[in-house]
Amino acid sequence: MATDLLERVRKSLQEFLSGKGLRRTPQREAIIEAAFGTDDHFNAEDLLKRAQEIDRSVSRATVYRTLPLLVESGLLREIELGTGTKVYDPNFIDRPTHNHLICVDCNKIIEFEDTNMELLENCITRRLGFSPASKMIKIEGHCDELKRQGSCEHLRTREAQEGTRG
Amino acid sequence: MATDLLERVRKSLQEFLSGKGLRRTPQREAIIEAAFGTDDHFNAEDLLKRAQEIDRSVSRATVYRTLPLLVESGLLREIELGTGTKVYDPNFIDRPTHNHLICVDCNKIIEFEDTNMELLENCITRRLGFSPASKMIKIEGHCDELKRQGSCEHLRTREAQEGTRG
DNA sequence: ATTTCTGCAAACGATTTGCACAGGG
DNA sequence: CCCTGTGCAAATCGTTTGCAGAAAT
Repeated sequence: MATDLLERVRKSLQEFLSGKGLRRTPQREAIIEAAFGTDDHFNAEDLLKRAQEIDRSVSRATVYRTLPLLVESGLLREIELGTGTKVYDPNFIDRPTHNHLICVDCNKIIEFEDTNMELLENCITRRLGFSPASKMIKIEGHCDELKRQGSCEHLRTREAQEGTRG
Repeated sequence: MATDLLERVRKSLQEFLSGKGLRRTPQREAIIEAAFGTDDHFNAEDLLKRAQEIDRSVSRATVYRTLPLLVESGLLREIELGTGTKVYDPNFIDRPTHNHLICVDCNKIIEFEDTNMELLENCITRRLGFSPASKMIKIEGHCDELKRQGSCEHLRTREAQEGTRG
């Protein structure tokens, strides 16, 4: 499934690039492969690391220069999670209207869609004299899993990773 | 009305400060006066400028050190508008659950509340196994005023200000 | 008197940019 | 061949911090 997605992304990006007179390069290839290879959110540094695992020659500057292209092309979305760094979400290709529910305690992120909310937003927007363009909802809460059990899978995974990273 | 608000803020902040063993200083006074003197959103630099108009001695460092206190005390809220800098909203004291509707074209910001949306959010959150904590909704759209008339009041005000600032 | 606060300027971390060379079309 | 893309390192921008003196309580 991820491979299939990657194919669609490649095609779509290729159209975007050639439409703008821009070029396909191995570095950009590596970067999109890294960006759409998983459905995790990531920041520039994460992406650099992943892209370099695919192609050693990818530099930080190229990552920073490629990210805006991916956003402009509509393949990637910049989401505001309130962490210090810009975070990118590769999942808007499949679910263009999804929202984020975040656990304040373990930082688990759940993506969800809701038709009622879509509808309500549209109504509100029009009622206030606007034509809807895009919307973003971020809900913070406490996940039951953690509250009930004192720990949760996400938290453990996170802690394990922190240990690895140093 | 703004004066009344300012009084409430002072009192509330005073309680917060003394509760933490922190002190009331002229600089902090100037900063809260600047922060709650209007209902505009602002960033650190805006606030510095406004605070210095009240008390020349206010420094950038003090502004940056005071902002987190105001946020922690619940008087001020950091909102994510996707501009490069952190933006603060002084209007959550009066309307603790309000949301933002932003015009993509003129950057006008409309604050709104909606009980249905509140309710819906709560339902969704619980359904997904979370206890609600806080939420933030940002809707982007095109304002009719600008679309219909080719210009709008907000845009003109903005342009006038840009000219002033340099 | 004892802390907390302050301004200053240096440090910081994420992101951007100028440059000279590399390499796609 | 022309023009865009690249890596590198320096620059930038918002924000944070160490320090020595100032000032609340």
